[in-house]
Amino acid sequence: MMPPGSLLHSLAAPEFDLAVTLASGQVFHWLPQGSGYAGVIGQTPAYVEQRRDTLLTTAKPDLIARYFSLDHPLPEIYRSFPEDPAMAAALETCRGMRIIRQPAWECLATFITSSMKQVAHIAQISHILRTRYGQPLGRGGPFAYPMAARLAGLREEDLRACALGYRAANLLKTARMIDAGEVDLDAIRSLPDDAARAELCRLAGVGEKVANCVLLFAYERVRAFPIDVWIERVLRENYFQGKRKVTPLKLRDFSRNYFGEFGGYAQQYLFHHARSSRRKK
DNA sequence: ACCCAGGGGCAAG
DNA sequence: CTTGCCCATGGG
Repeated sequence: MMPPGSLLHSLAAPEFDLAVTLASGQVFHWLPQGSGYAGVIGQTPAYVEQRRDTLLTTAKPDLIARYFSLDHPLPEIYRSFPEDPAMAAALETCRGMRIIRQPAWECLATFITSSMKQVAHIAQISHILRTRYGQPLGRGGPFAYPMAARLAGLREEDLRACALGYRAANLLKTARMIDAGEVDLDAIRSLPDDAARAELCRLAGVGEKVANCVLLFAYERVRAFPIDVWIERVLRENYFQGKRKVTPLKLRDFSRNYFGEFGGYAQQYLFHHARSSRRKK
């Protein structure tokens, strides 16, 4: 797509690890290219490459800095983490990982299609949706994520043909609700966390886990703590060892109280550490 | 509060 | 070639 032979902008990116950030299961559409990665930010194709504390990119530096949340106070965030062995190990693995600021619809739709799916398959679904229904951003790609209005006009079988399975009905229903203005993704931005979560949960295929992912990855709610099977395992093994009757409610309450004001960051570090260390075995 | 359908790729056996 | 496992939700 974007040969890094031409002019590359550069920007300072201290306390940042591009590779870890892109591998942490927040986004699924960036591909290794040359010495960096090629992807799309909203409607903008981008190539990004890291050299120590500097990023080289084809996109505008401001766009890159915002997307990768280079303004988040990482040292302060680390100081807010509870001091325990699990957090220490996660920090060791993931230092420099940042929460990406994703476009709300793209994030919402992607996580609706992610339920009970492995990362590889989520990436595959996203790719099919982009190439088939997204706007081409250059000659022969890349592609933007398809807009809600575009998906709203499809039939369920069209989406099933993109390997969505039972998720097709949910994505279609949600796309139509968004397109009809039944739920306003922009208005959610100004709601408090709990109200925003409740509003997201009105959408088809959106429960507490997906809603928390969207709050964390698209609405800058860095306290939101999505609990999936990986994180549930991490919590049980590290903080509830030997205890019986650890209900989902107990896990939720614990995660809200224990991890503090940057709980979402703590979650993402624990999540990625658990995944990367178990995959090696 | 549990129980289970649902869809399909991928890794392990 | 099978089987088990996946960043869940929603309805019973």
